[in-house]
Parts: sequence; structure tokens; C-alpha cells
Amino acid sequence: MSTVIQIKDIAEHEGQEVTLRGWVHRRTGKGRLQFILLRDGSGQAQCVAFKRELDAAQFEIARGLSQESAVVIQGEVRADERAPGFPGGYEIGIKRLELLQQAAEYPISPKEHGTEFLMNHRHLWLRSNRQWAILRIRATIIKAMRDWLDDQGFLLVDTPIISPAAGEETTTLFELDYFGESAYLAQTGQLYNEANIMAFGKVYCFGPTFRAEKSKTRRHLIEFWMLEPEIAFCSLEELMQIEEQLVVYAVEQVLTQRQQELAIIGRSLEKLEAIQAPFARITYDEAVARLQALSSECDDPALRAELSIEWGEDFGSPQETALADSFDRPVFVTHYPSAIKAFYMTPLEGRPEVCRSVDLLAPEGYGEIIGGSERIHDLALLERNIEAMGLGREAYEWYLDLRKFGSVPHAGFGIGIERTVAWICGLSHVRETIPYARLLNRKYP
RNA sequence: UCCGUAGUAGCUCAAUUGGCAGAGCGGGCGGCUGUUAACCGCUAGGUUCUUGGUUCAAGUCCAAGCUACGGAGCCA
Repeated sequence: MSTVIQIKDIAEHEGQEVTLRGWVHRRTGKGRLQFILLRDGSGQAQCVAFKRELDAAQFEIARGLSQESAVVIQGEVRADERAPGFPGGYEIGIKRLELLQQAAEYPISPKEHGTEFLMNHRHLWLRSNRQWAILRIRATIIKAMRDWLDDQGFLLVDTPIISPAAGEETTTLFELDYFGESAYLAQTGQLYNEANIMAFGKVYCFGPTFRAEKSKTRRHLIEFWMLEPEIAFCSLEELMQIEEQLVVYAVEQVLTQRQQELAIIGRSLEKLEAIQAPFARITYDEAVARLQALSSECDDPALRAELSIEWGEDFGSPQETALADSFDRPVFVTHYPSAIKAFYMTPLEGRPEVCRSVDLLAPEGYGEIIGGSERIHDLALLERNIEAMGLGREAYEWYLDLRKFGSVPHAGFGIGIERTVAWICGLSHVRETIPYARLLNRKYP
């Protein structure tokens, strides 16, 4: 048997006899000539069966191959600009063909399908070009972010998935039976990150987080992945620089490594090429003023109502979109009212009604992709906030300890992977950014 | 949870005023030596989401429910 190669490397094997192993993505026949578009996970290549070059039995197998049948194909690589595929431009002249399994009638045809049908067949849908491209870009974004953090001296320190209490107070938790006691699926690793920085300086955690919210929008998942860096001796201003560089690096890596995939999903490169530091920084106060101005200028009464806001309210989705629309790159919104943010965010000196917090809003209506802040490092203040929020102190004793033993100013943020992938890929819904989305009404497959 | 839209063949959809259940794709069979979601011929394929009601007659009208999609709220 000749050398088994991956289709992505096909150009390096021109003129050689090779073996490909994969699945029939598409087949089209022209009588004595059969074109098999083969997928192997790394790419796609056209394999051509010509009746005169194969024995009769083998040609009949080629002629009868159904979509997604598993095959091993041997043949010679030749350049042909008519050959489709990824990378394309090369094809295999089939010399031998082995059928591993003849696929049953495949439900997903090359024509259009509805969302419900595709989500019900997610385990098969992943094989289609568009999903293949998106999930490869996802992997690149995650790797780029982790590489950047690792290179900057951050240490990956994993945080637990099962927690004794809420990370933050507002959102809904998934409760578990922990040998007769209550436990919860993690909403964030942040509190543990704060402990970890006192051991390691700069850390990040990366893992799934869970929110039992009855949200049903293009931006929400029940189970989503979050990358959360935390840094000792860090100010809000330094935090924004880290966020900015991290995002710019991830976009840059996607642009250099995943051009083929961006082309498959039809993402505009110009929009991504504009993502350069620095990002604009506006305060919550300015953002409210901007929205009030936009709202009053608005002719459409429905839109005017959607944009209308009073100081102290959190932004809704149309408001985030309207704010971000003034910029061609992400925009930082800083100093939110303390009342609408988490209990651990540091109040601003001389103006405690706002806190040293920052959200990063992605362009093109993708909304908040990062939330971060300076954390309270004063014990008494943190104790007061925990009590004011009605949180049980017992569960936070260890967290309060961090303010007793060498407490230092520190800051951190969380970046939502799926929203970031949706934005970079230009997708209309986060459900395509994760292999198996968990949504309000979906946990299958 | 609220507002809106939809549910008909495996899939995407059509069906006039309430009057015989249709097409394309996909499947099967046959044809074709350069196809790119090929093309040509033949063919199989239906609990019209569910339950109840109105009617000589319901895919179509009425009521309730279920499911999905879009939006809002909440959030990353």
C-alpha cells in the first residue's frame, strides 16, 4: 500500500501514488467517469474513477458510492485546475478503491435545510463545509488566545466545575445533588483565579461555564466556554491593554492561518483587518449620553423607545448594538454603576456609585464579548458587599481570606469564546460556534 | 416569561373563495469520458404537528395544546 497522506498536504505529493482515507462528500457520474469528492477531515480532494483504468468490480463500487460512504482510495496525484476541494487544484486518478462502509441514505443533502432539522442532526451537520470551517476557526481562536497568554507569562490554572456557591449573585445556577448536599455547576472560575494569582501572579482558566437562564437569543448558550485571565497588581487601564492585545492577536492569527475557512463561510476580510489597537474607550456616562442623543434624534418611535435609557440602567441588546455601531473595532465601556455590577468590583475613588469595571463590546451588533474589572482588595468593603447582597458568608470565607493574607490590587476579565467566534466568523447565532450547543430547549444530540 | 411568525413527502416549499395531495432536491432503476448543488428518462414515497369543533365537504375556518424560528428581558 502506498503512503497514507492527509488531503491538506496533497500538493506536496504531485506525481506520486498515495492513499487517502475518508468519506464521500459528494459524487457525480458521467457514465464511464465518476467524480468522488473525498473528505478526510483535513481537507477535500476530487478522486476520479475512469472505467478503463479500474477493474469492473471496482468501478461498480465507485459508481454506486453513496454520500458519506467510508472508503480507502489509492491513486496518483495530478494537478488539474478544474479539481474542486480544499485546498483544491489537485486530484487523484483512482487505481484502487476499498469500500469500508456503504452509507445509508444520508439525511443532509447539498440543498438548504431548516435550523431545527440541522440542529437535530448536529452530529452529522459537523461534516458540512461551513461547520468544518467554523470549528477550525474556533480552535484557532482558542489556541491564539492561550498562546498569547502563555507568552506573556500567564499560567493556566484550572478551576473547579463543581462549586459550593454562586460565583456571582445574579444569574441562575444549575443545582446538583452532591452526596446529599447542594452544589452548583460553575458560572465562572474567577473567585478561584483570585486565589490562584496570589500563588502564581498571572493566571487564566479556560473551561465550560453554566447558566440556567431562560434566555433564548442569538447570543446565549446554557453551557459556554470562557477564558478568564486574572492579574495581581493590575489596574483597570492595564487590564484594557491586555484585553486589546489578546483580541487583536486572535483576529490576526485567524486572518493568517484560516483564510481558506474565512472564504468558505464568506466572512469579509476588511472588517477583520480593521481590528487593530487601540480600541476606543468611553465611560458608561458617555455611553448613556450617546444613547440619549441617538434616541432623541430617532424618527421611529419603536426604535426611540428601545434606545431610551436612564442613568443607572444596564444596556439592552439594541443599545449595545447602537453604541458599537459608531466604531469599526471593539469599544471599551468603563465605569458602570456599581448597582448593576458584581459585588467584588472596586468602587471609584470619590464616586462610589460607579465601579472600576470594563466591558468590551464587539462591532457589528455582536454585543458584549468581555466583562472585567478591578476587584475589591479591602476586606471590610468586601464583607459589607457580601452582606448587602444577601450572600451566605460561610461559602465565601476562603475568598475573604485572600484579603487577609497579602491582599493586593488586582484585576481580571472573562471572554466568552462563542460570542467571540460568532463575531470573528460573522455568524448570526452562537449555536454554530460550538460543536454541540446547549440551548434553552435543546440538549440533543 | 412576554410579543410576533410558522408547522404539508427524507429535505426545502406550493396548493386560488372551504371542493381530486403537488413540485424541486434527495432515494431507486437506466443513459452519458471532465463533473463542480451536472444533465436526460422512468420510478417509489403522505397520520397535511396533536386533540376537539363547524360543514355535504377542512391542508385551508374556529378553540385549546405542542414544537420550532425571530425579537425582548437577563447575561459572556
